[in-house]
Amino acid sequence: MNTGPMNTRLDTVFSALADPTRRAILAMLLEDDMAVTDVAEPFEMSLAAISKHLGILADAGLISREKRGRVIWCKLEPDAMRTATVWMQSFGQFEPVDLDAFERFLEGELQLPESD
Amino acid sequence: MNTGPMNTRLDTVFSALADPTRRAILAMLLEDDMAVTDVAEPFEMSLAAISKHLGILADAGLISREKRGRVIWCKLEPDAMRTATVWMQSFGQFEPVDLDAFERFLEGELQLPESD
DNA sequence: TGGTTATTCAACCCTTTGGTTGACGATCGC
DNA sequence: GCGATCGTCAACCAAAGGGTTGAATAACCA
Repeated sequence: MNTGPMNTRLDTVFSALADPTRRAILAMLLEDDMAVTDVAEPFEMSLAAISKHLGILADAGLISREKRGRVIWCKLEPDAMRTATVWMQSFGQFEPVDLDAFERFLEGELQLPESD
Repeated sequence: MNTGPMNTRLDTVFSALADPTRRAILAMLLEDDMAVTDVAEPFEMSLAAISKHLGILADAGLISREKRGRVIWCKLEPDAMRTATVWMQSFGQFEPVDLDAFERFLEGELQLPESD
């Protein structure tokens, strides 16, 4: 089997996206850059666990981390999703996005932890 | 944490896509519907393993299977990717797709097993 | 200097995943 | 009916994944 570097990239991106905690983190970072501690705050799990999740997201290229002083700032890197999105788009001509449905979707199902 | 039905769906779709064997299967089915045995043929793994992969793809809604006689035909169901694609598209304004780059990508990195 | 805050590391645990093999049920051709 | 073929099921295994806790590192503050 051919598994080139791009396959590796798709592996890491898709498996990073497969976890709901990590998707919630990405949704939070969509709003603004955040420190690790602040990312962790709404979740009912240890800081170490969140740190691991951030490592996985960073390995996938979905976020970057920059240390300023004590604080590590996490930043969304939307380009990494592009490869995966393009790959997926080969599987069908998607109708133009229904923005109303998407808004309902974001508000109903993908809301951030604190909005429960 | 809120993990609604859509989150579950994203879980299953993204984790189905995270495996290179399953992505290769999807690429094969992009060409045409296929019997399970024919799907398995190019891979260096058991039929049972491929059968499991097909089950995972079917659970994610990415393919459907229809039994006709002895043979089970597998069919791509591109709609299931739509939810995931829409979710991903919230993470950036993607530039219009570069079709040349995409073609190189498909030919170089995501080729089917037998094209090696 | 010493204490607090921010983050990671290391070791561990349990569950899930991706593979194997061998047996089994269904269906075809003869 | 009989033997070959199609596909799944069940049991098993090693590796990876997601979580924990406690110690370590680094930077700020006083």
